[in-house]
Parts: sequence; C-alpha cells; structure tokens
Amino acid sequence: MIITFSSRFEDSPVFNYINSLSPIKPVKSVHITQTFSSLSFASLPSVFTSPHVSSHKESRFLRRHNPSDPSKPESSLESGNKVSVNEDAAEFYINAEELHESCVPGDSVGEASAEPPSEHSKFVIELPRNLKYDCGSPECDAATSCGTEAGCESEAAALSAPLVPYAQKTSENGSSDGEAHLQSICQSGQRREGTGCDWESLISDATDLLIFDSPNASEAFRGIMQNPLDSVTRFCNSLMPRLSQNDINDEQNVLVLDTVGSREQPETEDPSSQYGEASQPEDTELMQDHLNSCMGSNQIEKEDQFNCKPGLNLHRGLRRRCLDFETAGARRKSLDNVPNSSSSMLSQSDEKITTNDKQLVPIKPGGESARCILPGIGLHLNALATTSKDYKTIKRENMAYGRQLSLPNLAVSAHSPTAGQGPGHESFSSASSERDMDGTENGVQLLQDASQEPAFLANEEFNQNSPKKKRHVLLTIYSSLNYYVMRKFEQAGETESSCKRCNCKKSKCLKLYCECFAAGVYCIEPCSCQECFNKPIHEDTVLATRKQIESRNPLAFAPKVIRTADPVPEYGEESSKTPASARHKRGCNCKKSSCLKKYCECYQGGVGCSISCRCEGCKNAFGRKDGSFVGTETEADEEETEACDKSVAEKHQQKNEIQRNEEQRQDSALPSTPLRLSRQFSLPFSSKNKPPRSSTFNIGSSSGLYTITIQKLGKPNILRPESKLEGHNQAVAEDEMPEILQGDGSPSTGIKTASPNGKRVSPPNNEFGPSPGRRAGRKLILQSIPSFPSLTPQH
DNA sequence: GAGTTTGAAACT
DNA sequence: CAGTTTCAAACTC
Repeated sequence: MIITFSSRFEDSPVFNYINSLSPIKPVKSVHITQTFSSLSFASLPSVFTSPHVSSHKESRFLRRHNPSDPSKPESSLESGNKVSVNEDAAEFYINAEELHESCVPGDSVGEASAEPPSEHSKFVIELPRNLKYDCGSPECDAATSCGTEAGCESEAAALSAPLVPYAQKTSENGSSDGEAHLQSICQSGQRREGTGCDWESLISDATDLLIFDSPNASEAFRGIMQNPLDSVTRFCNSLMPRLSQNDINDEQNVLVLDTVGSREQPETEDPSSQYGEASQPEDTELMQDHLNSCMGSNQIEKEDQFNCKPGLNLHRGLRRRCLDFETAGARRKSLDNVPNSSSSMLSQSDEKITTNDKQLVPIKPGGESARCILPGIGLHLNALATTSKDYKTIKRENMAYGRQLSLPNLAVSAHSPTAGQGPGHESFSSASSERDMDGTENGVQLLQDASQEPAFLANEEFNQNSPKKKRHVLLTIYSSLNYYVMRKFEQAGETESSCKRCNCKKSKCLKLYCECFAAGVYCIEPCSCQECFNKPIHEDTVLATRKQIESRNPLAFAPKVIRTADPVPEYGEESSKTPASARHKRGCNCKKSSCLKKYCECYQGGVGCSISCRCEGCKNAFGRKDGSFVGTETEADEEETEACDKSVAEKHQQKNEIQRNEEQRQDSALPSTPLRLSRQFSLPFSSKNKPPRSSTFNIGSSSGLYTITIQKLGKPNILRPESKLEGHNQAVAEDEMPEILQGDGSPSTGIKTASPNGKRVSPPNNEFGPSPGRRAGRKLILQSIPSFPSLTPQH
C-alpha cells in the first residue's frame, strides 16, 4: 500500500513541485501575542473552532515539535517557532512530510523539520496560547482556572496530541520544558478568561461582510450565531450561491479533505478524561447544536454526541486516542520516559515505515483509520504555495489519494499538518473563491486551518481590519461552519470508534480482543482495563504489536464493516435483495444469537448478514444473509424462504427486539459505535430508529472517509422513518439503512469478496472508490472508505 | 455488580 | 486448516 501511495505521490507533478520547493522558510514571525490583544478575534476562533480545531492547532504546533529531538522538548518547540504564522501552511506541509516520510520522500522536508529555530521559541509558546484562546470553552477556562499544572497539562493534552508526551512527562517528572510550556499555556488561558470574547463584534463584522456579499447570508450567519436551528445550513446555503461551480467543486473536495483532517484531531493522550473535557469548548457545543439543528438531530442529546459516557468528551477522547495511535511514530521521539524498552526497539526508519503503513493501510475500523489522509493533506498545503489552479488540481488529486488511503492511522492525521487543517481546508476552499476575488494574496493564510485562523486572523487580519480581512474572516467562519457540519458527520463515524472503552484484563489491550486496540485507538481513562499497554507511553509496544498482528492478518485493523456504495442500480438484482449497502468484511459466525444481538458483528455493525456469513438461523434485522446475495447455501435458501414466510407479526417482533436492544444500548450510554453513528445519521428522526442507525455508523467509523456535499448539508435525510412492519427484514433494513449505507461509499460495493475460507475479505479497490462525483450530489453522506483493502496488498 | 453466554481472536 | 482455548463484550439476573 505504501508503495502504491508513494509511487503515486512521487510521480505526481505536485509532488515534484513540492520537492523543488523549500519547505522551510524562515519566517517573519508574527507575534500572535500582540494580536491577541484584540480580543474580538480571539473569541471568534473559539466559536467556530471546534474542539477539534483547537486540538489541531495545537497538534500542529506539537507536530512541529515532533521532529525535534524528543529528549528536548524545548528544541522541539523551537523548531515550531521558526515558521511564521503566515507560512504556517508551508510549515504544515513540511511537518506532515516529516511525519509521514514514507509518503513524501522529500529530503528537504526532513531538513526543515530538523532545523532548530531556537530563536523563535517564543513563538511556539505564543501559539499554544493562541490556541488556548481559541478554545473558548468553559472547559478550557476550567482548566485554566484550576491553576494547577494538572489543569494546564490536561488542557494542553486536550489541545494536542503531540503535547501529550510532554504533558505526561511533566506530570510524571514534575519538571521539564514541556512543563514550562504548559504553564505558559495555562497562563495564557487564564489571561483569556479575563478577556472575554468579542464574539459579538466578530459576528457583527462577519455579518457586515455577509451583508455585503449577500443579505441572506448575513442573516443566516446571524442565525447561526444566535439561533440554534438550521442556522448553519441556511448560512451555508446562503453562501453557496456566491461560489462558482468550480469553487463549489473545490469546496466539496476541500470538505472531504477537511473531514479527514478533522478527524485527526490530536488528542491528548491520556489517561485522563479530563483532558478531553478541558478542551471542550462551549463554542463547540454551540456549533454542535447548530449542526444538530441542521441535521435534524435536535433530538440527539449532546451527551451522546460528545460523550461516550457522561462526563467524557468523546471528541476529545477520540482524537486523543487516535492521535496517539497513529502518531506513535512521530511521538516516539518525544517520549523520553517511555518505560517500554520495546519502544526503543523500533528504529526511526521503522517508525516511519509504520507511519506510512498506517497511512496506507487502514487500520482501524473505527473512524480513526479513515481519518488519515495525510498525504493528501500535505499536497493540499503545498497547493497553497502553488497557484490557485494548481491548488485545485492538487486538491482533487489529493482527494483521490485520500480516499484511497485509509485513515487508519490516526497518527497520521494527528501528525499531519492536516490535522489542524481540517478547517483550514475548508477555509481554503472557501478562500479559493474569495481568492479569486481578492487575489492570491491571502491564499496561504486561507489555506491555513480554520483552527489556525483564529490566531492568524486575530494577529494579522483583524488587526488590519481591512475589508479583505473581514472577508477572509467570514470565509473562515464559513469554512468553520462547514467544518463543523462535517465534523458532525464524522463524529458519527468517529464516535463509534472513539467511544470505545474496554475492560480487558488479560490481553493488556494489545490484542484484538481489546476494542480500543482493535479500533486503533489508545485506551483512555474511561477504560477499565488492567495492565493496559495500549497507551501512548507504550506506543512502541503498541505499534510493534500492531505490526505483528497485521503481519498475520493485514486486515486485522481494517474496518469490520465495509460500506458499499450507493444502493444504486449497479447492484442490480442484489440491490433489490440486499438492503444494506454495507457488509461485514468477514461475515459473522453466529450460532445462537440469530444475528439479533450484538454478539453478532454484523448486527453490531448495523449491517445485514451476507453470503460470507456462516451464521446459523440468521435473523439479522439489517438483512439476512440469504436476502442479500445469491447465496447458494442451503441455509440461505432456507432462511430466505423463512423470511418470506415470516408473518408480519414475527417481523414486528424482531423489530421490537431490535429496538429494545438499541434502547438498552442507549440507556447504558455505551459509546458503542453503531449507536453513535446511527444517532447522528438518524438525527432527523427520533432516536427510535434504532437499528438503522447502527448501520450508519459503522460506516463512518473507522476508516472511512466521509464525504459531505454542501448542498444537502442541512438536510441529510439519512434515515427514513422506519417502516418496519413492511416487508421482510430486508425491506426494513433498507429503509433504515438508506442513504447512509447506500450512499455510495464505494462503488465497489465492496461487499465482500469471499476468501477461500469463506471468510470475507473486502474488495480492496472498491473501497476507495467512490468518485467524488457520485457523492457530490448527495446529501451529506459520510462515506467510509475502508482503507484496508488497498492496503492489504502492500503488506 | 456478579455471573453467564456468546462468538471473535488466538493458539495448537 | 480445523479444532480448541482464551478472551472480553454482551447479556441476564
């Protein structure tokens, strides 16, 4: 896989171009601090910035650090300093490459990272601060207010995964540069409290701009800011008209990229859930509400969305985990105190390889894997440097890559510059349109992540107060909104994986028995595992174990549920028969659960059983194996017949049972995947649509990439009301699974290619697949692209 | 919360 | 590759 990716990447003109460019440029460091004085903007970012964004930003900084010697946190920080704010994009790119060397061979990159800009140490510190500002959430404040190092650490951790190591260090050792850094962050955060936010002014400015462009837009914008319902959607819609078709296309692409990037959110590592909470910003909640409104998910409880379990910030947790996982390679360096000798075992080269592999190979089923399309990101950044046209082209290319690449590697995302960029991309896209108007002048900045933007904007643009700046701000906001929307969808997927909590006792969380490990995420506080090694501090061990497992089964970390493309006619007969557009890659082997309980992976994944399943007495509400395919099996036939014969009452009963099960899940507040996803997707409808939801989620989770088209943002009618009683289960499944599943995730349908053993192997190629075009028209659809397929070969 | 059931993962 | 064991989630009480 890696090879494939690399080859493409290298071959691409873009890549060459990038190589030719010197990634690192001494920069004119803009002192954010000063800028910050203008509170108004500081708040702004926070509002739009999702927690993820914040983390991204941080992660970004952290990432920069990563390259530097782990043993010397300071140096790492310093490295980050070099780059000026304006040039962040470039920097990002560089870092990304460094992180993902395999993807991008350019030497220059590595060098750049290597450079130690000690001079700008200050810069680094400031950045974090800014970030902190960005996160206007109460949580941040809380963390700050605590005034304790722990608080600072937690916050920092929450903000960025990269910091984690440092944070841990600090906590453990009690002193380090990292600590100082954290303290500075905390201080900045404290300051921030006093500052208060100029959200109002920001809005007003933005509104003005919007008005300028479009009265409707301004109104919508206001609504977003002030009204919870559908504001985002309306806002987005109002803005859309301004964009040319090309822009729109770009935007879509961008969105996709962003999504990927967003996922990456750097996480904090750690063991402490508090980290996650700390970073959760109010803004985020606000945005969530808006998004929910847009999606019709008002019914969904915030808790569900944000927390795997009460008190936990899912997003944070996810990010953190993911980051840890994927980032492992990068972070290792930074991990001074890694207890595990094993960690040392891996050479850097190995690490790099690992990273690459990860990038290439979709590791986790959980959305995590999906997130990482670093390469794409890198390109994206590079694109910034290039002309807008180039940018567009690159973007598309990247997208293609990204899709193919599975996120598996959280690490990738975390490390990649992209992480921070999720928003950035969006902004960029939106910016692109703007850019045309304004020129390329701000292109770079625009490209920068929305997350970053806050700081940048505050410093540069806002200070200047030029109309352009404002406009830029608006674009940024717009992008942020899009980002949020995307996030929302992503969450569905991510959540699933992210929410995982394990209770391992003997596996040390280093086996697939461990849900966290299997999902490619680190265990976090909520886990009740014992002797857990699935933590950032043991990242080496984790990676080594992962490798080992993957060597045994390349698809081990691939998403278990493969989402197929739209239920389009493509499927032909099958389409009618098969309700689900998604399938479990290997199929289940249930014997007693009738595929009606979560014991069944298919059911758990919200997908119907397929021919690949070896289950007995399948009654999977999402689709029986017999129903879906041509199953020639006797059993299947029998079942099919059975299904046909089934009385409505029976069906109804099943549904009820399913519902009950779902309810139970919900009650238990389990973060379990399906639920989350389903919720989000099913948002429009009451949470009662249980089964369907599940199906949805899977998709997102793991490795899939999510593609969202703006057009339908507001109204993803993902789930239709269940018409449960109707036809057989299949029918039901179809109704429920509808768009999400159907959405074309992968043209390939991927449904399963049966392995010799009858085990399912998802078709490799398909997964990537769906051409953007397909999706484009669709409402918001989260596509999960199973990364593993493509990856497999490489291994 | 403890105990049981279940089926995937791991092992032989 | 099949059979067995181990494991942890899911489920039940």
